Amino acid sequence: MRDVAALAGVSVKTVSNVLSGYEHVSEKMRARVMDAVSELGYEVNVSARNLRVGSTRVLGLAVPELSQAYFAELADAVIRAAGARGYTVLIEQTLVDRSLEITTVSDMRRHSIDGLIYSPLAVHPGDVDQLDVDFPIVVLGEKVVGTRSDHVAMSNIEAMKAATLHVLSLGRRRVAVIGTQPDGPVGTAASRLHGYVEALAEHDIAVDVDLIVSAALWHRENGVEAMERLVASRVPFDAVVCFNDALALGAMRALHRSGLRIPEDVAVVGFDDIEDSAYSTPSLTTISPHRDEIAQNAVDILIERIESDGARPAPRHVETGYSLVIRESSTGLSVGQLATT
Amino acid sequence: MRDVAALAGVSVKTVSNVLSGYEHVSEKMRARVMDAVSELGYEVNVSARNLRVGSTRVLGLAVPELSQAYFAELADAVIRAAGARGYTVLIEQTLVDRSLEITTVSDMRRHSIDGLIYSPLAVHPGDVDQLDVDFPIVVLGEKVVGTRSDHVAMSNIEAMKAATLHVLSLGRRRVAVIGTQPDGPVGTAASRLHGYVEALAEHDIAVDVDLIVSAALWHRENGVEAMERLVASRVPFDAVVCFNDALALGAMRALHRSGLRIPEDVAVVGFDDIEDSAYSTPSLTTISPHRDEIAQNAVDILIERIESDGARPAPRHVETGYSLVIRESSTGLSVGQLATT
DNA sequence: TGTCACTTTTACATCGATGTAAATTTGATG
DNA sequence: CATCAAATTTACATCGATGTAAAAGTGACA
Repeated sequence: MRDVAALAGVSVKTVSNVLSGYEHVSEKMRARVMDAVSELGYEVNVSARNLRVGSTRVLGLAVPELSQAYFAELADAVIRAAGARGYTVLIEQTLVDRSLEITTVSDMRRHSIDGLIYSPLAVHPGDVDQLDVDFPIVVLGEKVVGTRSDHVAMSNIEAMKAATLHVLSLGRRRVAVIGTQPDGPVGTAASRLHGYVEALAEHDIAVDVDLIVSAALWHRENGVEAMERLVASRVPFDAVVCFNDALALGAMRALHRSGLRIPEDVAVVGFDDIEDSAYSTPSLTTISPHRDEIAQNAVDILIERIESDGARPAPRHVETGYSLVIRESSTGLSVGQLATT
Repeated sequence: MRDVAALAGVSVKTVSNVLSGYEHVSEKMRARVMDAVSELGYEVNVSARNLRVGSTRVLGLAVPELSQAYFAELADAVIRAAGARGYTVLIEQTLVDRSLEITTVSDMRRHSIDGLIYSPLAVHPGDVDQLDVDFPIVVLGEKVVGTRSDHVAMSNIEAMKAATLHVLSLGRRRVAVIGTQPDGPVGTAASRLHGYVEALAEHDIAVDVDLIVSAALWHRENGVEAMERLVASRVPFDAVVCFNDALALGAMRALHRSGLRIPEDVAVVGFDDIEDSAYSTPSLTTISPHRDEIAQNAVDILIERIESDGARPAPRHVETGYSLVIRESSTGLSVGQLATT
């Protein structure tokens, strides 16, 4: 910047004023400075600016794994929303080391980010203190009890209830569910199970524990394995609702290999509406969380908190919408329904 | 840091020495400083350090869209590889605005990153100058002619040839191909087409232009649309090789809806080995680029160049491996082959 | 021409950490 | 106990930008 100032024959502060759009700068001065800037190919040193102004315009995003389609699509949406507000996004994967999810989150504060959007896989009660820091954080998904962080999520209970009611409305009565945590009800899995149970209750159907199948992780392979267990158990069932689409796609794979027809023998419903689900065979009925809405809200709230600068507004909790996307896996092949979304 | 120094009763430089692991610091001093650090909950200001040392330990990653599984999985691998070397990753999506891919890349230099890994969708000859900057960049995928950047890629020609030879070895003779660019042969698409042509030549089969189907983008919907066009054209074919898995999955979807059986009527082969492909029905035969190898090489080369600091080693070109993963879409359902990878 | 109000530019201090080189302490040795 | 080398610690300048406040420039009007 010194060089630019020298070339333009002005002080460095004037150059700074021109570049940061200060209003009281004469036209000829601005032109002269800009010429010098482009002649020297000068670009501001972001680190120095950050040091001086105290912010970096970088948001952190912590997700379990980008290779899971749901998180990849979420990251896509967050990057777009942040970009529209002039922020860039630094991504960290919390599951690079399974046991260190929370540590990773607090480590991120060391990076020069202004705030963090955190999509937890499973936050245990003891972890809450780690989260409750004096740093702007927006938590996505299941509300973490006890934190004062901002929070954006859909109602997992309602959405899962809607998914379950859908198969019940098709006349299915033996509805299995895949995705509970082997080590007890926590977080998202607990809420989704709750929704399932409520739906059954509404139809006066008793919960059959043999139809509740756990899955340690929510990857396709776990869906395959869970469905294989269910089929092997010989417990009769005519529908299955899965806690995410990956599980459902894996389950469909296993059903197919067992010779069971979808949806004739078993209706399948997923959760997340990842892109695959519209193109699988059969295409998958699922719950679509409004990802763009989630991302937009998270980014807006985070930036608002960052820029509120000192003022400490009360934590906000935003509930986003969802919709039930009905496809072939529950109602059968119907030409023309491919693009239903 | 000043406060920490005051509390510990030492100079700020001593604190700095302790924190940056300078070797000549006495044990009692180190302990005293660390106590003060934890008592005050002090954390270094990364911007200030960046300004002083001139680097940020952040790598940029520019990909078209994270919502495409291939790029999400690539990003995952890059983040892991970078993390292992103590770097974090800032991700930018080049297709947020289609026409501005290259601009986005040069914009990234404004962010405080030490280097950039760039996975271009399509670089046109005129864009080369923009890329040829005095800044560490590693380009992934098809080599961009004329740049002096480092470069990591598999041989698209060989890999596509292997994919095509595979269906030819199964006795198929009318092999269609999906994915050429409507506006002429460029980049990756050109190389893959080249591989296809070479394979046919090796079996003395003439290229039939009616079997070459274009796809503007390589998403599932384009695969559906391309296959619908091919089927509608009534040109006979008994196999199709697609330039990526998303196209192949879309094509399978369209085939299924046309009542054609896979692989009995049409064998399908993809390219990328995204996670879906192992779980689709039928599972998809595809080319697996060694993503971890690509990511590892890209990160290593980039960091090497960043840390070489002044010395300007000759551009490196690394060719990574690939493998043909044979699944049901070419050879039919075979129990126990699910995990073939 | 002088005064005032306003615009434009400048000089200087500062953000927080670290490199340099000099000052100080430590301890081994004659 | 004096001396010297090595180990520790310190003071100060510096990275590059921007906020502050004061100085210089401009033009309108009496």
